Amino acid sequence: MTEVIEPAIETVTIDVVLSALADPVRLTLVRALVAAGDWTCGSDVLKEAGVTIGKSTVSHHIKVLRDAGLIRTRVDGIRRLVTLRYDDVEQRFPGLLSMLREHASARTAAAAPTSSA
Amino acid sequence: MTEVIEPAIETVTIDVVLSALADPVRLTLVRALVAAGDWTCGSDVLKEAGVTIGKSTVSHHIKVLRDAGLIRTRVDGIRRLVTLRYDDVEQRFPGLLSMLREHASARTAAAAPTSSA
DNA sequence: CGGAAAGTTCGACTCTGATCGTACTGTTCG
DNA sequence: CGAACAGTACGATCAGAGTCGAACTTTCCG
Repeated sequence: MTEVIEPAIETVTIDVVLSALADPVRLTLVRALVAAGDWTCGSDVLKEAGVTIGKSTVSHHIKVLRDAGLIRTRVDGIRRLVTLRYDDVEQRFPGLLSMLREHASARTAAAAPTSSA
Repeated sequence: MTEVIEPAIETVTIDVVLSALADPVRLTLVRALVAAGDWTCGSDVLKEAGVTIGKSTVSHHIKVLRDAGLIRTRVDGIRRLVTLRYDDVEQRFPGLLSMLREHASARTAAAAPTSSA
């Protein structure tokens, strides 16, 4: 098989999506995928983002995001690539991904110009 | 005092907002406030929604939502009323509240017409 | 004043969820 | 074939969040 099962976008509920995005690691991953916009290796993305967790934990988070209907997994030889289900998510939750893209992480990106005070 | 402190909307991060909305009780409350659109008693709203929890727990959830910048609390005599910070939230996270309004609860509203297939 | 009602605060309990380590599966390549 | 690598599956552990109950605060009214 070269594809991994994923839920139909109509069956995805906002409750599950919000729970999936409530975790800092998963939020970092989704944000990176929004920026990447193409098939990417989840482990590498997190590594580059400074998130150092075990590979079983990475697998767990990717599964949560996939079950939430946010990402898609493809088998590429020895590794697995992930990408956002951009059109699907945009169709069911318009503006959600734009929101994530525009609001850079509050934890990692401390260089945000919030110092207006 | 007749007002309760709340964070400036510019200081509100999407991380905190997502975490706040990830709880079913809080999501129910916010959805009810979106529907109400006016000052409402949080305890009553939850009671009507079929959520039966202790009053200290209600107080806790309201505090989380208030700290997340989503709701506002006003003292009205012996009780306290809450309302959505509609304009503020809409300004900082456009489309978020519309998203919550259009996607009825997956847990409580099982009568949603998802059977289009 | 004194009781009632609504909400907050605090401490304690519980339970979900994130994390890790190990074992296992599947793929590539020497 | 067999070693190495990427990822999954499973079980165990641990921290954090939701929940409750009791005590306290504040307000209203008899």
